Amino acid sequence: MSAASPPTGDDLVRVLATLANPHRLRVVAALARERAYVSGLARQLGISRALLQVHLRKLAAAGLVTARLELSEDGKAMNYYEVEPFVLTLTPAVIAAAVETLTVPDSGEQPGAQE
Amino acid sequence: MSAASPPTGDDLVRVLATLANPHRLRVVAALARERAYVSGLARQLGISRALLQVHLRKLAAAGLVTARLELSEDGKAMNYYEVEPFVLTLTPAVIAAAVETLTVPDSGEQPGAQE
DNA sequence: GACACCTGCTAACTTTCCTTGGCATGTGCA
DNA sequence: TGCACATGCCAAGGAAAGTTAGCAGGTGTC
Repeated sequence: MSAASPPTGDDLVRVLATLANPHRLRVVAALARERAYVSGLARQLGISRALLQVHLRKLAAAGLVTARLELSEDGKAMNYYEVEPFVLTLTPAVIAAAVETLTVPDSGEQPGAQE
Repeated sequence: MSAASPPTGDDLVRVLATLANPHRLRVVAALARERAYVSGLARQLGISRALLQVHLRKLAAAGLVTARLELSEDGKAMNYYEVEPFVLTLTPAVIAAAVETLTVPDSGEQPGAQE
């Protein structure tokens, strides 16, 4: 979802939950400037690799960043992340539309479900 | 923040965290159609009043909805909620700008803080 | 008075998220 | 061989969020 495509309810919740975190916002901001590999980005942000990796995984799961494995000149495997050029506009109307496709947590999973 | 004013980092996190919840999205969607009072809205959404009240409070704290206490014809106190016409556009660039004003959780609170 | 409707609050439980530390893998270079 | 760099994973504790149940108050009507 890199454009202003109307998000489904579940996708919207996932993206919002992913973005609702200072560390992950910093990661997106850093990658918006230029792509980076895990260890370097961890140093740049001043957080541990393990922590960064968890956040990167969530961002990737939400489709906000993508990973690309490359080999550096000296033969080391570098996992470069870059941000996805998403555009998400949030208004009450957009939310009302997305809610139509919200999955009920427990019962079923039919896309056309509503009450 | 009812317009596309550049959000501060902390505000952005707060709004995103508030919106990242199915119940709260449903509340916003319902209030986008028409304003409602607590008990009626709870019935409409099929959730308990206590639960709805918690979510309404969070939405109000984030500035997404507002409350207005009124008296019905038969003299009962009704707390009507209505949605705030917010417009929030999310892109990597917007996030990068917001991150500049992110508060560090522990150390200080200076806006110009960096590492 | 009993009932139905409205409002709010708190305590307590459950679940999820965040974070750290350690361990394992691989590479190239002195 | 040992060090420095890269990658990943898993377990465990602490913190925060979500949810329920129960309590309190108010009004008007039968």
